[in-house]
Amino acid sequence: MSIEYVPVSEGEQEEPIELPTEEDGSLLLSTVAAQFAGASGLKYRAGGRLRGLRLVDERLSPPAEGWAAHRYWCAFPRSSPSPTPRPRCSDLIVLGLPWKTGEDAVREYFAAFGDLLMVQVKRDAKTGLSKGFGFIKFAEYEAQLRALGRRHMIDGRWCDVRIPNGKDGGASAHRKVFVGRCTENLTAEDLREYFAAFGQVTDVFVPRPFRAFSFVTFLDPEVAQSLCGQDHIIKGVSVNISTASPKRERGGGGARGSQLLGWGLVEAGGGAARVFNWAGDAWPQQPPHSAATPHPALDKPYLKYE
DNA sequence: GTTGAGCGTT
Repeated sequence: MSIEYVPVSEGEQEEPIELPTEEDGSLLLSTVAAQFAGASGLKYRAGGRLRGLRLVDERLSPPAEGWAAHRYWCAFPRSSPSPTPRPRCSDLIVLGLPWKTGEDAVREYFAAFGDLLMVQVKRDAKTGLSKGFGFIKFAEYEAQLRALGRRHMIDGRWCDVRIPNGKDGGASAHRKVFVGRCTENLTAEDLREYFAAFGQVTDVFVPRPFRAFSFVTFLDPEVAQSLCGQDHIIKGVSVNISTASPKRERGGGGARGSQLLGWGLVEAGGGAARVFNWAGDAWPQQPPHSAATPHPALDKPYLKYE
């Protein structure tokens, strides 16, 4: 038997593509799938009825009357009830809320990103004063993606939306990379813009004062992992990317005493001036909440900056 | 000058 060409289309209405048979007169399913990805068989119309082609060992057999008597189109697997289980929304933490901002304002702000299932502003149990952070949950994952993809100006302050620690099985470690050999002119915005080409960036951390490294967190852990070990040139600077090791798992003591900035540091005096010596970048590492806008309950002196 | 701020009374 010689090779002949069989007209096959994706659906009954579409334009056919002619596919070659094998020497034995069969048509390989792989030949069909090469043109129609995911096809699982072929069917045709015989009289008024639909008929399916016999398929054995990946070979489609012609109908008794031969290939030329019909034209054929593809059968596809019945789409499973949940073809691609969409990622589910998680609670999101909103950091850096102004003290005055309550649930209503948070809800009103984030409603622009999508329907909200939950809004919380965390408050001190005794005083009822805001702790400066809260939690939200969207109904749609797309809304969550939109909110994670940028920073947020709420009641006059830049706020960050992140996937909370502890949820997500602590997977944030796998979503984050350490960017070494940074120079001082590499801003958080530069990094976000550069790394966005590899996948959605959910967080950029650039220590202040300058420390020659940064952290970039991606939505997809595979993106983060794929970058590890590489050198990249950003704005002419060759940076090195490696895994972000958990905060505490690194030895050495040194300047570790100043971990708890914030209220306590204010009264520490000496080093404070340097600590608050940030520059106004586009992706500002905002001044510590308490120093920039003292909590109304704070009656202690705090360090002002200009 | 290569490892980070802050994380939920249920």
